[in-house]
Amino acid sequence: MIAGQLSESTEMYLKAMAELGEGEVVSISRLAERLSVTSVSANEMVRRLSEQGLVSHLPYKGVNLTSKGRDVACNVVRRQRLWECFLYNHLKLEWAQLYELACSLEHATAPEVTDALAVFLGNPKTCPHGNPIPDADGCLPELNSNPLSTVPVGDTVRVVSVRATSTEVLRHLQKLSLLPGREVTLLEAAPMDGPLMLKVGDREAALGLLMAEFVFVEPIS
Amino acid sequence: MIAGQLSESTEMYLKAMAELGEGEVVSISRLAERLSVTSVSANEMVRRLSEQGLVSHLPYKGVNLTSKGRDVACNVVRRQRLWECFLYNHLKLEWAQLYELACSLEHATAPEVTDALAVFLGNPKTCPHGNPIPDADGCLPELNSNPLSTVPVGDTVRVVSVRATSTEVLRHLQKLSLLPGREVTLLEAAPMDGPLMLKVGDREAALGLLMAEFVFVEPIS
DNA sequence: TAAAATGTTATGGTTGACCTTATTATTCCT
DNA sequence: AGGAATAATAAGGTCAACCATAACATTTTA
Ligand SMILES: [Mn+2]
Ligand SMILES: [Mn+2]
Ligand SMILES: [Mn+2]
Ligand SMILES: [Mn+2]
Repeated sequence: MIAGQLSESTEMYLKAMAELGEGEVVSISRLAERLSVTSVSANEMVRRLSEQGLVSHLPYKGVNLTSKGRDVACNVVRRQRLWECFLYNHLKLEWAQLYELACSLEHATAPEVTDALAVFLGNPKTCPHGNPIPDADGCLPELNSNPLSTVPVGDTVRVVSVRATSTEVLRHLQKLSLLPGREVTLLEAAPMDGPLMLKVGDREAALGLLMAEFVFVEPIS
Repeated sequence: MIAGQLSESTEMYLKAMAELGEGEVVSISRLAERLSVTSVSANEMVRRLSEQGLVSHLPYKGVNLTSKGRDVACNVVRRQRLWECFLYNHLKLEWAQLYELACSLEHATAPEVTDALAVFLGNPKTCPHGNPIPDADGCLPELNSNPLSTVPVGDTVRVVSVRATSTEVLRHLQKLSLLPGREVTLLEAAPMDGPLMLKVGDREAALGLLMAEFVFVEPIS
């Protein structure tokens, strides 16, 4: 952790909130699940965060980043995604591992390093998963993409970004070639929340609904 | 901190021991001072470290890295110095800040990242301060250099490396051009532990004895 | 050899971030 | 409206890493 800064835990809570809901309120239980802590712990932490003015908590409704909290979160996301670019483009590390590897580095990165890294990388606009990189001040631009799980059967769409975080899930998506830029046709949605049958390139693939939530797509222009 | 690894604190204690004495015992008070903790805290921590088999403590004599502890320490030093190379050569960050900036990153660096970074940098042999970078397995090679404070008056020597860690001290050494590769002549050693008068390039410089401990030099071949 | 300096241990405390179990409050749904 | 599900609090605990103050042990040095 960089001197005089927020703790790693604090940064992770704020980042999780930014990743879970863009601006919307997030329930503490979703937060707890995402961070692998009990909901009691998440409640305690949210209290601390709101005492610091980083989040606002409406009991029984959910938590919300304050503008101060959103600034911090965007900054963490920026650091992470810049590191992902470096790890992928220059160190040639495994695509599926990038999130995890960068998730440690992000908390140990001083502002000087962040800025110099952005310059070194040529101020990239997105990370290797297709997610936008917030710029030095403001926050991330909104993309008009939707999860693959919401696409009607028969449509052909293009993968914009992948928002999974677990190396295991990312490895699986990679195996199915569900990578940014790919065209995908939704052939069938099996009943009872069964898997989506997809055509990716010239192969067919079956994708569980939960994983389909992570794959963001846009209509082909 | 990387999953399932030692804490940042543990790594810093081990690194401090490696930096303070190469193989020799180090007194707990020196350790405490270097890490800016009280000697009571350092004693407690040393107990924990020796329970983990990372150091051995001979009461009233000092602490010693075990071979397990030395392995860890070398690895931390390797990570740090590799990051220093990256921050200096690629991100063009300020020389005097490198130690501090890399000191955060070192604890957040997974083995995959360390290895790939070394390859990316072309397996450098030394950091920008002239200190050797341990290789992936073994430890650092011994250099035959001595602190500037031990050089006889009249000698001309070459700076091999600078072992200071504080940005402030490093900035000062940089201002005096006491950088690796530079030739230095010791003109005079003032009495009562007064400063050393040096000729560095075509300028004269006064250097306190304490800072002279950080500047390692070798005879000119 | 005795006093000074240095090193160690004992006690008791703090803080952040976790945990479990149990209870209470609110919201959602039938 | 009432029960189920969900959310929040309360109470008590753990663990790593720090702190201060005080007592005790050893080594150094005069
Ligand atoms: Mn992280
Ligand atoms: Mn990414
Ligand atoms: Mn460090
Ligand atoms: Mn260095």
